[in-house]
Amino acid sequence: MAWELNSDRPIYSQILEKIQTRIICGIYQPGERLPSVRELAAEASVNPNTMQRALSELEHSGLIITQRSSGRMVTEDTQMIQGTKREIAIAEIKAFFANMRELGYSSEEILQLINENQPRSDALTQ
Amino acid sequence: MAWELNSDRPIYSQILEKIQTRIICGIYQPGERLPSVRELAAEASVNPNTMQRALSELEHSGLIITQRSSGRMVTEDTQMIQGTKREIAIAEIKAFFANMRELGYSSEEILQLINENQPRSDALTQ
DNA sequence: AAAACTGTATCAAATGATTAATACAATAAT
DNA sequence: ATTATTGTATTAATCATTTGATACAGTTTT
Repeated sequence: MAWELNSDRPIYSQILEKIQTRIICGIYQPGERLPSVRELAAEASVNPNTMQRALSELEHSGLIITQRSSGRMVTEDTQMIQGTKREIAIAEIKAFFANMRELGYSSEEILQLINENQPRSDALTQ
Repeated sequence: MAWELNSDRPIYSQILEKIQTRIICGIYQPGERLPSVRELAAEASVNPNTMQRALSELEHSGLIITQRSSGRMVTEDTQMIQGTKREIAIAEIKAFFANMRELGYSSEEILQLINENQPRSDALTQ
């Protein structure tokens, strides 16, 4: 359980991404209030300071808004959320193909490997 | 230039992967002697101790072999190299799809996004 | 034989991440 | 009004990573 945090990357950075993902995939809805720093820290089994750092860094992106002493809210700007979702997805795709090419695979080989290893994509052919 | 090392992950770990990739994609050929610790450290603009750590950890995988005071060689076991290549590729694919699903994309949507964002894969359809 | 080069080991110092223990001011709940 | 809860700030301690400066015992090279 907990939050599946690795030790091979700064924890605050992993937490940031987790929360970002929860917003993007709708676990935290637009306009909804986030759990408090202390609650989230407890949930993730992490020091409040670490959670605080993750949240305040995430705030720079505009996805969450802080009301000084009444808590944090998810932005109501659904366009921004969807935009961020797409940005991350595209970055993910580019990084994936870059990594695979660096390993020495051609585009065709990559697609073939996907076909062989992705259950539902068996309809794909080059 | 240099080796494009980030500060968001331990450097020795990034170096390890870089060298592994060079072996897998054939920049360092099977049986070929690797540059010395000090040479590699200089090339990566990194402390020799850090490079030493990366190399000795990489050695556990069996991809490189150390001859105590005459240097390091890439293994001649091409099957092992190809096997490692495929293992890494498959892990890469699984991680990619897991990340995309966590963002909220279905398999079909992922494939569509790939089509839209990967230059040479425009022949693909679901 | 001498010099240069191998991997390896060790010690100290600097830095960043993380935890821990508090504290404070502003708001919400009672 | 009082209490509890908010985000935030501060300070110290701990830990892993990284650098730096050496040193040593074997191989090659000359």
